[in-house]
Amino acid sequence: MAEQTLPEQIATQLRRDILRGKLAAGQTIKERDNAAEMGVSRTPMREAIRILAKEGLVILRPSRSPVVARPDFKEIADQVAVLLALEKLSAELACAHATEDEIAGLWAINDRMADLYWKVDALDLFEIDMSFHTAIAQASHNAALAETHRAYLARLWRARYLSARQRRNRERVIRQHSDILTALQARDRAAVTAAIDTHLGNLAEDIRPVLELENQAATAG
Amino acid sequence: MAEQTLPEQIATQLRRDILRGKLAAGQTIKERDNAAEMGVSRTPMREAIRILAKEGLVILRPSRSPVVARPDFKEIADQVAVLLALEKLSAELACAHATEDEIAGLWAINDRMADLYWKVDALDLFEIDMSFHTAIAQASHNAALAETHRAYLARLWRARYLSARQRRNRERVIRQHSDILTALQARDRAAVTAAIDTHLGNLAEDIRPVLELENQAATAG
DNA sequence: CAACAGGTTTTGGTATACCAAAATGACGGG
DNA sequence: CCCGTCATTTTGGTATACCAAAACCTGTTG
Repeated sequence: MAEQTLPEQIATQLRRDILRGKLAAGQTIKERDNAAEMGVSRTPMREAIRILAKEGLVILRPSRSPVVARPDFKEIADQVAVLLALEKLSAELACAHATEDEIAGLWAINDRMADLYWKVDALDLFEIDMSFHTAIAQASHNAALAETHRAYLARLWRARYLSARQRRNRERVIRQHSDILTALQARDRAAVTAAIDTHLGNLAEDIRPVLELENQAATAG
Repeated sequence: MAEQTLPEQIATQLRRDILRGKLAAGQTIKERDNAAEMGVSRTPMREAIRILAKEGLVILRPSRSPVVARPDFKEIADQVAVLLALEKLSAELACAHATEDEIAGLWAINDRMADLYWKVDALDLFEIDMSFHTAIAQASHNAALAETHRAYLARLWRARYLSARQRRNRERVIRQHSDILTALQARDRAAVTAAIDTHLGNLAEDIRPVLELENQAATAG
């Protein structure tokens, strides 16, 4: 069974709850209550909350209950800007260091995504998209970079999920991924950077309307 | 009195111990013993260790004592590469968003550093250098970027400290900082990026000899 | 009726006790 | 004399009990 540690399991569970909206933005997470509800004690629950705090999904306040983060658009846009820089660096390094196998793996992911686009749950599709970007970071052969990149993807998880749920424009996403891979395969740093710019440049704007809609509803309620 | 939380105080103490070499690389940190030694219980000690783990100063192993990290050169170089990208992005954004006050503040830090270069302890000087780079990240007005940049500076703390302790070449450091600020003040993104490239390009190579020396001694002993 | 004071309750922070897995060492057999 | 196995011990993981500060509610008073 699950071979990850208990705090990680709890964190995964909470993350999904937040993502799905079961835990609404702004809501407090009382460690006592939540621990009891999940049938664990406060210690691992506490650690799980710290993990999510590190990912930016919850906010820690001194001597107060942690709350589910409700990032505004600027915060998201800022994070996207960093993600963009990290992914461009990843791709540039991947141009130098990626093996042919790794590039083949990336094509496979993209094919799989094209295939399953309309067939699977939005969350599953989203996981595939995530694995595509993670694989690029991995191909940089820079562990620190891959790790930080992963952290940013996690941080932007909710926002990207909200955007991806719309699932418009299959062709655009697949083509943009293909463009990135073509440039990467040609080991063309300038082209790969440009392709990523195009792809993620959309991201912030894709996120904006759905995010603002949600925040509006939340503050009104 | 110290107004930070107990785990943070412990983390600060441990961090200094590691930095100063009181806790040698590769050494285990037994949470029970260390907690007793510092007169606190295991719970906050545990959390402190997680903080340092996040900073990369200690390595967590499942069901094993955490150990003080002993990064090899590639790890450091990889981290420097990310730091470089983050700092270039910071400077580019600072070109667009930094206030005149912030730029003036940066000049003040550089002046102060030039003034105190030979007068203060290596660790203090190092703190000043750190504040210079942190201030640039701050001037980007991108909170996520500043935070991640800070994390990388912390992660590279030990390596940079070992390098900075040599304290060679005051003129080079001060001039390179000045070059960065001049370009920033002119809001010249290309120039500022190039200046940072020059400055931090040295970093990895500066670190290499002292780091390899230390690792050699450790594995031999 | 409003505002403030005091007490009660809620909640995160810390200490400690218990448990299970892994390392270590001793003893016995080959 | 060496290797394997089993008991012991060490150590991190988890649960729980205790504490102090902050929030909240209530009752009284101006």
